[in-house]
Amino acid sequence: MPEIPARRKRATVHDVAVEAGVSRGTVSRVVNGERYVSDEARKAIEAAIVKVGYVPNTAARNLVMQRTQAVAFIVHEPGPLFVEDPNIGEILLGANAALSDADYQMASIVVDSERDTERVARFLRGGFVDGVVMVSARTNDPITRVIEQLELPAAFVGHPPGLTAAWVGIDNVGSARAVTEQLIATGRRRIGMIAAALDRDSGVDRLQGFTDALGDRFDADLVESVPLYSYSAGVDGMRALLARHPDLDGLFAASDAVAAGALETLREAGLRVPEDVGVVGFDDSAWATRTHPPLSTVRQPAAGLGRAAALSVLAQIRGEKPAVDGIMVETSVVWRESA
Amino acid sequence: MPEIPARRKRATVHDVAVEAGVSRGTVSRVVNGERYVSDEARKAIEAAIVKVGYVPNTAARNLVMQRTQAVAFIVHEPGPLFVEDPNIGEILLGANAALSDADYQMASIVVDSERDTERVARFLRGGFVDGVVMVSARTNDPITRVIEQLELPAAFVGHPPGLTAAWVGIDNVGSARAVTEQLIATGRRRIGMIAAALDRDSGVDRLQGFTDALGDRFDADLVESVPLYSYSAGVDGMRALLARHPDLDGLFAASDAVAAGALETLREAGLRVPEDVGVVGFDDSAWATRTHPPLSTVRQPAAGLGRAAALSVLAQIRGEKPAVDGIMVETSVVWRESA
DNA sequence: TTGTAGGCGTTATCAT
DNA sequence: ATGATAACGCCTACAA
Repeated sequence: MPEIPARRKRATVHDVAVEAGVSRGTVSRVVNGERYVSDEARKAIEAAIVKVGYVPNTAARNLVMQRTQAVAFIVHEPGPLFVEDPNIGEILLGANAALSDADYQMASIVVDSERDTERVARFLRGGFVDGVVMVSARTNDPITRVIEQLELPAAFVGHPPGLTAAWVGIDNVGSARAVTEQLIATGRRRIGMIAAALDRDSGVDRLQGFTDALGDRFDADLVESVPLYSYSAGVDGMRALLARHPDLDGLFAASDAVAAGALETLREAGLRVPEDVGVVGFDDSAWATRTHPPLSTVRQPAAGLGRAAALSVLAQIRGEKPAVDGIMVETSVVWRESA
Repeated sequence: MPEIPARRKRATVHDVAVEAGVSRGTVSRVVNGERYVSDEARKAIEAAIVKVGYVPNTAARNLVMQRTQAVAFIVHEPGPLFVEDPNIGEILLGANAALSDADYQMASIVVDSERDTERVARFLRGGFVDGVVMVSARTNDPITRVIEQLELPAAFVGHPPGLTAAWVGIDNVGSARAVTEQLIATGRRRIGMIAAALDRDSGVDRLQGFTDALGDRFDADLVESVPLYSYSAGVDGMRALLARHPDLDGLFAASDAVAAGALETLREAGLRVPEDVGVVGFDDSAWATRTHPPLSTVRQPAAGLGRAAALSVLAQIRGEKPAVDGIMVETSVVWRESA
């Protein structure tokens, strides 16, 4: 362990009190803007604060107040996906805005390794934050367990299976059904799906919606499953699907990134979109308007999700009971040229 | 102000000591893995810890230790850009990995409003973290000032003009020159540039490199300046440039996102790439391989930047003097089909 | 090897 | 309106 040098000593309430010729208690009152302080004292203290360069110490304050005025935003995703998925960024910004309005600081933490997991769990236990917004939780994750065990105010984005906790999400089943139905309505006969992330509720639900929409006509062989909601997974998935069913004329991709990859494969295969095959995606992410042709897809209000999650956490911090049924944020289908 | 309910009381060192029948000092030693503890005591204490559910309180520990074992990763970007720019994500992951290895927790903070700025400054002053990695700093930003004033260990990604602090970056001038020279070598005669973010060192330097490469042949009218490194800025910039110079046959876009936008405009204008106009970008971001045709560009090792910045902060925390000259991370030109 | 006790910087409860 | 003084939970000499 290398030596860690002492930081320059910082002024404390005590120093200010001495400088201003008052007691620490009075200084504390001024710092926290309380009433019952004479103008005289206030002026002297304010001058002293500037003179000695006083700034409150958060650790000390947190210790005595038993709260930090901070909320963690934890995202548990493999690195590459984190970078690629624009939804996460939007959710983060939405949450940040809501917390900021409430004068809470948001600290986002990305969990990228086993090691991270343990350390984050420690931090949470240590009272690093007053609450947490969790994105893409694993059910049996130490972090999730710590949250449960501590009864730490928390909201999950996406439904963590087998966990009773507050969560916000979209109706993946209904949305997937809706967009598939619209695809069917364009007259397609052999519609396939590239399902993704079946280890997550969202992945499973989107597949369910697809199945529902097709009803009797559902054919499991027209579904190809890929591990991630990524571009390259879309490329691979489409290849596999096309190999089995060259006569495919419709496709529901589990996300826009997947759809973009699929589009690339279709182009390579010499198939035209939407003439030969109609394609729909999911998310209405940045991908949707940049593919050729632009994607018909499900608009997912990512910022709204972040916001809703943050508000739920704040409510819990205030002592309100969380709505464990989950909060559903509305989606809509946007129709462009890919189908 | 609504009432904030008290959290359930948590076990302390004292509780453990009582349970185990030893003193608080001994408990503390066990918790911190020190030597000179009898096996007997250790066993009793470990059992007691489990029994009473003890977890150390970070605030208390931070207070007495005068350090937090945490480093902030601060990104100061307008929201939309933050979402769109894959480099930021990569830098973040690189920094996170390095900090994680050193057993430091990284807390990333996005500054998205005036309000955020003030609050973050407060947090930093309060000793929320031991150091900070700063991405895309503003020179006259309260946050930057706090860092200077506190002499907080910090590393900036990108060179903050007029600030003497540790920083890591790439040689924007040289890289831009290199890629422009390669473009010239393909035989283009009228090469334009969409310059972006000229309020930042990176933007200015890339323009400088372009100017250097062209030498006598440089023509300021062939440069169009746009505010941000974004797709839509690329669309607009290309339109303006094309309006002035329909006979353009080469383009250096200040970033891949800008290049992608430019490509779109060129397509609309019925111009072929690379036949009619050769295009090069900068960053080798996710854009580069997804455009049609894929972009020739400058590879910027974003994760390496994050890593280098984090290591610099850690070194400073250990008391080492920062290298204020800046650390340059190597770039390379990758040649694809757009030029 | 272990216990004792002082202090980290605030806030909060009392008197005054 | 203000000043003592006791927490808050932990670490760490120092003493034993």
